[in-house]
Amino acid sequence: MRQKTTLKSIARELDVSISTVSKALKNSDEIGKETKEKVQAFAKLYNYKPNNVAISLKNKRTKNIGVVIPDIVHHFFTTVFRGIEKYANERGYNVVICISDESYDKEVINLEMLSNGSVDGFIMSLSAETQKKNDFNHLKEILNQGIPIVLFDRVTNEIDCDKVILNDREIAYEAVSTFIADGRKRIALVTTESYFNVSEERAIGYRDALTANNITLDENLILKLHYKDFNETDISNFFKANKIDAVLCVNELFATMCMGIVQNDGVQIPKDIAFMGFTDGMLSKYSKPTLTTVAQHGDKMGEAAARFLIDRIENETDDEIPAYETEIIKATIIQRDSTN
Amino acid sequence: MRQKTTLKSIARELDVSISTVSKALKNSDEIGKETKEKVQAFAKLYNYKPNNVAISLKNKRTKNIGVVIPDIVHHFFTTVFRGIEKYANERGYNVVICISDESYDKEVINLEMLSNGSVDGFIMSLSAETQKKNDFNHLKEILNQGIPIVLFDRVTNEIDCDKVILNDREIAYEAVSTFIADGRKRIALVTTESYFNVSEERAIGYRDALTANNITLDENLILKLHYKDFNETDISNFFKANKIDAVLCVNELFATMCMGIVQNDGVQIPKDIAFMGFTDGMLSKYSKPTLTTVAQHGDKMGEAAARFLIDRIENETDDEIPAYETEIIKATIIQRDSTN
DNA sequence: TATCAACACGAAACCGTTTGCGTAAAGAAT
DNA sequence: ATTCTTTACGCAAACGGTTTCGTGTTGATA
Repeated sequence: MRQKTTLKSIARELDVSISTVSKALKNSDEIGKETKEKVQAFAKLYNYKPNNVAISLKNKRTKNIGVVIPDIVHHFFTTVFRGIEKYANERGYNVVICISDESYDKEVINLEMLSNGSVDGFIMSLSAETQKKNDFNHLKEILNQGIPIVLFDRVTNEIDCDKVILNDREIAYEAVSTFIADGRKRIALVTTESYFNVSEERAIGYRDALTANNITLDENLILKLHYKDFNETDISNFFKANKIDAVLCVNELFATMCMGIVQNDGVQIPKDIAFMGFTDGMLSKYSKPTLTTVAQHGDKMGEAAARFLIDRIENETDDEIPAYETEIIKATIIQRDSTN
Repeated sequence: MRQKTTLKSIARELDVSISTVSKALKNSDEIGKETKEKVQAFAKLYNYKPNNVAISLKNKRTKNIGVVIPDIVHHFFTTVFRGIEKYANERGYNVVICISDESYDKEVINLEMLSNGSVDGFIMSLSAETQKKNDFNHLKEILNQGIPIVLFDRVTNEIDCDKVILNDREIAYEAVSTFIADGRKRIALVTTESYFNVSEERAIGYRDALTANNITLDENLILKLHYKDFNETDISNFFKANKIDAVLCVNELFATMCMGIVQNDGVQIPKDIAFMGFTDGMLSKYSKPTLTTVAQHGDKMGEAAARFLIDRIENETDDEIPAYETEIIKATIIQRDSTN
């Protein structure tokens, strides 16, 4: 393998000092015209690129940001990531990504791996296990080391840092209100275990909307499913056991699955039951019928998170830390065929 | 913000030399028991972590690998990425990811950004534009600099490097043969523009299977769609204009979309027309009917690619380069309700 | 008592850059 | 002829580690 061209190798070949080469390449006017031209030509010829690792060491800045998310084969997280990557790149940052796989331990390991100077800060969404354990010491550790963190979507009040979230409660309220305006009254909620903060917020919006419209909450109309392991028979039974004319699901997977199951049981959508989901992904667009759903604008969330983080990285001073902010991204409902 | 603890700061506090601290933390037996304990305790107390950037500079190895893929909001690429990330992590590598967004220029920029010592090697799948332009000088540049590349899925013969691909041709052959065995004869192919090597391979498998079964190829039964912009009316017309009883689509999106369209036109699946797609993603599992599809085992591809790359990075010698290999991942057909 | 090995540690080079400062050479000013 | 400026460059420290080699101290041995 060929030797890398470095300042030193150029200096040796051209019989000048390393600093002269460095300055010449930066077009410093400390260096004579001829020398500059000579050096620049040589550098170009041998395709010199300043070693980024050395620069990072010198600057104590890597221009890398770490992203730790629970899952990557997941529409919402990929859209957020796309937003992060795009914005970060525009500002000259690279993105290192680690998947926690919904595991607390992996989340801890991931943070460990990158908090040794590999990245200048983190963007995270909490794993299911972390939310369940409600243990955030690993995040506190990082913050104590002076490394900034931005949380998005799956956040917690326990940690004081910049955050980007969706207006989950309001949009759920709006969704349920729409059902009611269409004359539907027996409105079900299909959600996950309540330790997911977003599900909980959506549930609150659901309850609030019912209350506001004088509909008594029927706990039987709330179905909690595990976020990945669920039983189709349970779902079928849920719909058979209760008179239901509208369903709000906290994600598009639940919605699509439920639609498939009730359709097999002869239910007409949206005539008999209307469905609405969260996450405007492939399933929503191509399910049958197509699904009315809440678009979370992941790209925007990602961009906002990256902006928060990079601003904070680049404004680091020895003075006090600027106050942390929370940006709320406004969701929108995309009307399709599963509602009228 | 608190000062980072470094070897130097520990040395200063404990009034020993930097090298003593370094050795003590590595449990070198050059250092006395008491000193070691003192240093280790101090380091633990102040949460010392060796600066990864400094180590990278010293070792001329970053333990980072760069992944450049065309898209991230994409089931197949995310599964591959998951495979890469998992395997790389097990071997102590971090993953920096760049999205080319199907653009040649971005692909070039991404490679530029990371080829300055930021990563030890690349795993890539070519962008649509790159495949169309058929220009791979940016890859050659990287290889010339002695940085290894592994290509997966969207590869090219122009570049000599390790590759991981699917047995596209054979599995397409098998898919079409299955149709024929079911008594179907008017078999359509819905594919992308032919500059995609994978689509081309699948098309060859399709043709070969027809030929092998004495079915004359009808070019009218081949529909080429742009990979992201397509017109539903065109698709509807295609199915109306031709008598078709089976369809092989090169991805699940095309398949799901076509199913939706023909169902709207009153076609029964799989009675009238059977459908098969590629990519065993969400759409396949939850479309109506569920889609028989070719599972590409992205995780396996990712793992294989990462293994190739890391082995090559860690075996770098001054001797000659070991011969490049191509690993072929075997696809499998997942039987669902869109075929009988 | 002189010699020597073992022990415990420090000095310094190195990885590749950047940058403040010192300085030799050359020309200008006195 | 002497002093002062420029000009054009080199030296060296610094970033945070690792590692080779050198060396002062100690106790044992001849």
